[in-house]
Amino acid sequence: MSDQLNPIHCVVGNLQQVARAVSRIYAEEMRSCGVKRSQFNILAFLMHIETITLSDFAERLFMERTTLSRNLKPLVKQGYVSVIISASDARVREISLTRKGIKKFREALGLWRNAQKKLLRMYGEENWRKLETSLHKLRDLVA
Amino acid sequence: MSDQLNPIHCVVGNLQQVARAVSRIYAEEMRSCGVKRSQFNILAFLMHIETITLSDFAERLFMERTTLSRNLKPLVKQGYVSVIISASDARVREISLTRKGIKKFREALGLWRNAQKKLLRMYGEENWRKLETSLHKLRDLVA
DNA sequence: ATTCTTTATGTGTATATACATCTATAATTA
DNA sequence: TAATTATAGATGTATATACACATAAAGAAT
Repeated sequence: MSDQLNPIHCVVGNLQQVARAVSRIYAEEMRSCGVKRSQFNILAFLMHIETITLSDFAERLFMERTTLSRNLKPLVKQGYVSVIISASDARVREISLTRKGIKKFREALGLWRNAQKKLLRMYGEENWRKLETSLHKLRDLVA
Repeated sequence: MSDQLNPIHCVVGNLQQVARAVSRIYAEEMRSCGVKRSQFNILAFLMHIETITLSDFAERLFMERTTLSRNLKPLVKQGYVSVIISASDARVREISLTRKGIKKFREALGLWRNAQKKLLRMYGEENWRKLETSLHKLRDLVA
């Protein structure tokens, strides 16, 4: 235990550090595309769902509600995402993809896949499969 | 391969998502402390080094130089870190901890350890050891 | 010595992150 | 129904992140 109580072994510190390092691969590939990797993530999620409320969406992304609210702004501004007041409850915001957003997602998908392929080739598909499983276990423990 | 080319398996997306989830544990524990977890990370690094240039420091953290430059600002403002122009080369900034910074680090260390212990208990020390090794492999591949 | 190039850093801009607090609306209760 | 409470979201503030571009200093080439 004692060794792992040295700050160099900080769980979140290591996660963020590796995320920063890996992030460059995706950013580089998607530079020309008009949506950033994290924005693409939002579009990708909305692709397989009709509509979702802001709070539910934030929960699924393990993201602060207010953070998501702000992250949606550039996507709404560019017309990729629509945020409308729910008909049944005026407090609720229904988030969904626009047609333009669907188109943009399909366009960005190829570039994202290039980056993902590059990483999978480097790290190995099976290694990533295992790592992803471990990450999800960790995530679900703290959630 | 094809399954892993679905955006839900995005390497960086998963890393960031889990980082957000885990981050709460540390933020909660360190709320009262005056330095944030990511700032603590900077102090912790500087604890075991006399002085380091901005560029070298950024590289070690796998962080953009300009990002680190800005992340240092609140620490300098609070008097925990000193940034001085190198005597031998006026372009270079030498980063080091102040006495106040060392004191603050020692103060924050206990709180950080509480969070780290909590996580290690939940996830298991051996599991984290393995996960950390996998993360470093991934990081070093893309670096 | 002057010009050119390289290197180290800072600034402008935009997005990502989250906590504290405020507002609006719905639901509950007196 | 009016007052209270609970819920969904927005806003203020602060930090984190990184790219494009600007600046300044050192080194190289003429």
